[in-house]
Amino acid sequence: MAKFLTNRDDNYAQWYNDLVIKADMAENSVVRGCMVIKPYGYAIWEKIQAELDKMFKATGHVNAYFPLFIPKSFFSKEAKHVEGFAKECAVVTHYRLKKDEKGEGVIVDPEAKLEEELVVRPTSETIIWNSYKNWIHSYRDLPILINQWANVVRWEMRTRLFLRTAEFLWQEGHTAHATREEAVEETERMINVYAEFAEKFMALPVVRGYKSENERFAGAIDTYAIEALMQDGKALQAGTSHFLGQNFAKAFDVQFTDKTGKLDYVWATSWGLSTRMIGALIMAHSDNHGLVLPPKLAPIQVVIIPIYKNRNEAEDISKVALRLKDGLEKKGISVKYDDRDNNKPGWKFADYELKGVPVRIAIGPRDLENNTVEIARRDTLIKETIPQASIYDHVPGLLEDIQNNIFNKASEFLKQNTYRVDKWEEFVDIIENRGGFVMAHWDGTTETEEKIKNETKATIGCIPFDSPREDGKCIYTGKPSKRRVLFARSY
RNA sequence: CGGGGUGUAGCGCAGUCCGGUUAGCGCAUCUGGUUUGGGACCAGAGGGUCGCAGGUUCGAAUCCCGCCACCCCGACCA
Repeated sequence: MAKFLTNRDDNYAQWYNDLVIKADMAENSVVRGCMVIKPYGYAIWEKIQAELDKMFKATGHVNAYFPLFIPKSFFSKEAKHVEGFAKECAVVTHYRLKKDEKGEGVIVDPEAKLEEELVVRPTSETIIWNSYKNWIHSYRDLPILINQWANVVRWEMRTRLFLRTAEFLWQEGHTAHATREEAVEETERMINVYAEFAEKFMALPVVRGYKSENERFAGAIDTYAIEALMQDGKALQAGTSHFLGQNFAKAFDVQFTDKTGKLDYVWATSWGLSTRMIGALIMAHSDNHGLVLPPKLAPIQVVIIPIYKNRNEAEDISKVALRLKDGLEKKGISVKYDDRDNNKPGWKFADYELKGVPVRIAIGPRDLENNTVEIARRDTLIKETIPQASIYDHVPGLLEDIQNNIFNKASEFLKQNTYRVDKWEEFVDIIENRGGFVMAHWDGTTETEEKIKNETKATIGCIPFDSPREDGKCIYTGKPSKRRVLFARSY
């Protein structure tokens, strides 16, 4: 047991905070609400980027980059959008500093006030649609399928590393289409891309669904989301895809001539996934020993640790270790050989468990004698001794096995913690005492949703796509309902 | 923005109530040695504007006043 880590069952929130710091993924910056993503955490983000980017390209998207700064006036063009973001925008008002005549430091030069203030993007719909206006004239210019990798700023009051910070990294896709059907199809396609990514690469089972009107993106007609369940029973929204209708096209006057020569407004979507996913990754799989990373996103997939008594032994072991490393790398596996002499093997074992490295190989004098290695998997902590010659065949399968096992474990947890509930008392009991996803009937009104939220802190994560038509009564008001929705307390 | 808490070495803390030698401990760091199959040990060394700014006093980490920062819990959010 990692004694430097808060016990997960004693204090989940503290366990999470400890883990992020101790596994060396990120730290709080001197700038309030902002984080420093350290190399080990950033390496995970790079893996996420690489896989998602491939998936975006495979579905016909291209990358581009739009400015960090958005003229303030752009925000007032789409009424709902303004409402949604106004409260958390950082604003640039000046463009120059000067020496403080009275003191040592610098001050904002009052003479360098911007004519029009610039908003640091909380999301880029407005500035992108302002460009699209110039790019789109005819149906021949459509569709536009653009993604951008960027940072955004939302001035949050309470922040937590990866889960909610004032500045975060994400990708935002912004597409423009000739027809409503095509835009809806795109919205669906991308939520499916996110779901596939979550399940295949993050080993994170998700529920796909619609957001309630109340939880929708500001300015969207419809928002689709994937919801994941964390080990403490709370839900985490892991990615969203929005059907924006013609709202932004109208706000920015983006019209095109269709095949029949008629003018119409362009149909839009946007979709995003952020570094918050790293928080989900941590909270979904990790344990009291530390991180548990799915092999497909682990910066280091295999670590090799030598065990030796003296210099000669160390040299002999190094030869074997480096040979194994080389062989594994030729199979496309990322391997680290840790031959630092300032920590004992036991220390290293614990440290790589804390960092969630999927597979550990230890080589000592006994192994040298028998041509074996000790191989340990992070997910189950099971160790076995195998012949050196067999590791090239063994490790790829083992990594796959670990990836599947982590996913299956999370799936089982999701299944075990999803409840069908028809009585209000039971609803409250589960939300308050057990957590998890509660599938219950809802009368479809924002009013009821708000009341449930106020009484239990549970919100509608989503209305699952696969939630069947079913006559029932609203868990709260008893009014008729056609399908169950997913309730949970949420991050 | 409300409620609570904390600021002392890179990290974690003691000392503060009740002012008084040179501000201490653990971890980490550096040097030397012994070690190495689950977070090693011995010896030595370096490292501090005690959050900031005023005040009281012969004397302030300690008392008084003001400010700042951070953390936790609530209202808002990916």
